[in-house]
Amino acid sequence: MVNDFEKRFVKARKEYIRAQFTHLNEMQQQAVLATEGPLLILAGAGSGKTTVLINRIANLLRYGKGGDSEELNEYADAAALESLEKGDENADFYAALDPVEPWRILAITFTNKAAGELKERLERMLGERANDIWACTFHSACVRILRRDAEKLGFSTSFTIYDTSDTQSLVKRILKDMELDEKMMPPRSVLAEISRAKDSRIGAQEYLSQARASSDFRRVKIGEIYVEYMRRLFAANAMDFDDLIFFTVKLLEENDEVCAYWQRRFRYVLIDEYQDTNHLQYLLASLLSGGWGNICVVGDDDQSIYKFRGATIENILSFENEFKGCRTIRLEQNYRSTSHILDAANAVIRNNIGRKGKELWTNKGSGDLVSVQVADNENDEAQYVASSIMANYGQGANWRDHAILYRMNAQSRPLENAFKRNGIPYRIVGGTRFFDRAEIKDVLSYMCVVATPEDDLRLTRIINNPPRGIGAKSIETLRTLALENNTSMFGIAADADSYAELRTASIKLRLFASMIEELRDFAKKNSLEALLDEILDKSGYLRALEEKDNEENRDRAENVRELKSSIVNYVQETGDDTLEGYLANIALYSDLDNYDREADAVVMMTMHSAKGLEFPWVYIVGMEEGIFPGTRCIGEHEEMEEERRLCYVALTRAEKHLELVCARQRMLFGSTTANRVSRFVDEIPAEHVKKNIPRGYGFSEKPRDLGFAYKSTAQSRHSVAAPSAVKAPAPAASTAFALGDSVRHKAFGEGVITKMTPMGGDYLIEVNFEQQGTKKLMLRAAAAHMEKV
DNA sequence: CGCACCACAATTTTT
DNA sequence: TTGTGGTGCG
Repeated sequence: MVNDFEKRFVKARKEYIRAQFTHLNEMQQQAVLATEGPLLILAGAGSGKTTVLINRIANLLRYGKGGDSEELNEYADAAALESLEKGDENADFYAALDPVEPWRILAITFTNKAAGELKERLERMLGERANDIWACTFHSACVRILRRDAEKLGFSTSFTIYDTSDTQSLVKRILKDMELDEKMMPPRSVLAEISRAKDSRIGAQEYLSQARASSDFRRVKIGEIYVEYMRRLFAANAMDFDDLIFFTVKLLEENDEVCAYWQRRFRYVLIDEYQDTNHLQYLLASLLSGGWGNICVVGDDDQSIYKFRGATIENILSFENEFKGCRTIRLEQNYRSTSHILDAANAVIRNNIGRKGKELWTNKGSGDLVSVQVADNENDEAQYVASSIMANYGQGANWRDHAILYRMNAQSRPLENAFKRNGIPYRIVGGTRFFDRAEIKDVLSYMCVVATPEDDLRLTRIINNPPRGIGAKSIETLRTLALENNTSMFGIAADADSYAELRTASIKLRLFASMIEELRDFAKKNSLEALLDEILDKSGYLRALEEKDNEENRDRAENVRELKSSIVNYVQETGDDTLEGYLANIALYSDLDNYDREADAVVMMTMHSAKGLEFPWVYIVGMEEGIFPGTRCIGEHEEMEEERRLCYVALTRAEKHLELVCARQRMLFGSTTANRVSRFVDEIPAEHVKKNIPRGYGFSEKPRDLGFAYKSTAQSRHSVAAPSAVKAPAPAASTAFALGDSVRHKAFGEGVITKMTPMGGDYLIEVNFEQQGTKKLMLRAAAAHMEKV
């Protein structure tokens, strides 16, 4: 039975600690202070969850469980109580109860970028100590755990990581060797099936036996591929993304002392974006937090948009059942958007059934209406967005305050063209990663082979690149021999003389093998940077690029140089100069990590990539049935709900202005379609919308016969912005503006036309602006925003 | 062996 | 529309 003093002390302590977080709202404070036991934070979009996470960690470091415990510490006497009640300079000391060492905190996020931001904000708030907090992704946490004990799983601690394109090629290779048709067994779906199996913790052998028992031919084949896939990965001392988690779980479950070590270590485990975790990640989380039982997850079921990748909303929905004594806190106040935008988003997501239910609110005021705009075609759409952004820029907005979101990467091209011809700086996030470019993959493959010569996949990529006279035939023979002798292709190549089948190629093979051996020696004694130079030189890769001098190869050489600065950068930032460290880092790197929010440029990306970001102006393009929602989701209830969540995510990116744009007619993948306006637009109540839709194009209305009206796109191409003077073909355009004209541009200010070059029925002009410097513009587009002075 | 040409298919993808 | 992979020729 606690006495009055104890009660009073605990109350004073809790109040004192709470008082340190009054800059947060009531719910946020609760989330920060509920440190002990399982906690589920349902955090709506823009509800300040990162702020909560950071303050929560700060609270843990400063006061430990002081704010959430009935226990007293050893100094709890009358003087301490008085100090707490007054809140004097000693109160901090008395309020602390088991303050946590930073290295006992594990904060898991989904992207490197989110992890980086978390670290940065923690460091700003807590200083040096923040560096010892493990703020990382699931995957990088697993790499760190596995680097210590991979040997217990039979891997070497210098294991490498296969990224998506590596695993694709590996499966393709296996399909070929097993004489299976890629049409019947698309590598993508095979990999998806393997991934699903791993998520359910079904190993290759087990999967195969199950498949055989079910006597489903397709599953048996996939099982055989799975077994072979794992065998080859293991032989190459490599893991794929799922393996990192799969094997970490295995390691922890099968090795009590290892498990105990990590469980003892991590007193507090925090997981962000919990709605995007899969089953395996849930298991890992519960294993790691199993020692102290302090697991805090933050998520939003309405923002779950990666179900197609195995994420399961179940993890959130059943969290309260899985973790007994769990507390749940909802963060529903939104600090990001004005209320028309927020109400629009709320209205759309309300159409989903099977969600926890949550209504965001704001006290920011109503702000602008959501604008809906219909363009004639995809080029008009792009030009409309470009014109609108230029108008904003002309009124003092920054380029970087604008984001354009679309459903798929293929939609970026017309936008890119429009931005180019209007001279608007832009950047595209997503698409092909820098590290996925062929030349980068080549050079990295050299590095991988130097690290692990047994890696047949990477070896195959480079053994005849640049050409060394080792042809497809020799490579096949190598592969067969390696299989027969139960060794790697490198092993055979190094010992090529011993095999009669290789007589013609043996010299070249041994030359290649000894080059790799020399590079391995070199790697042991030199820095990463030096190793890269040595590889480029000794392999002749760079020389081959330079010998055939064309634009493409110059680009490639440039990229290779960029790779070098990436290495220098990595070594500088992490202090790690090891080959395997760098290679792992690269595999876990995404294009989003490249996105620099400071650079003043309009940014375009898919709605998926936009998750977690926010912008004053957001344009969502392609708001059409068949695009968004996509054809594949129409009629599929579950998928439509995921699509709607994606829409919710997209809408809630906007802070002040939100524009939804669609086109009556769109050319995509080479063919033209006429789509109705997206149902999501119709789901927004009229009072939040400023519509500019001609009659006959609403989702609920029948599509109108387009007839000949929109056949001639050339006529209407620039009709949104261009005045009639420039609608005429090129010669007429030259009459409106001429070389040497002084002009005033809506966005760029005053300038002089310094150059005019005819180009495809239009003119490429160069204008020397007083403020912005020289810009290259297409005359037709520019004329709409320019006048002579 | 390397290159040129043609058919083919093509959501979304934090790791 | 673009990128990829397979085939056939020099």
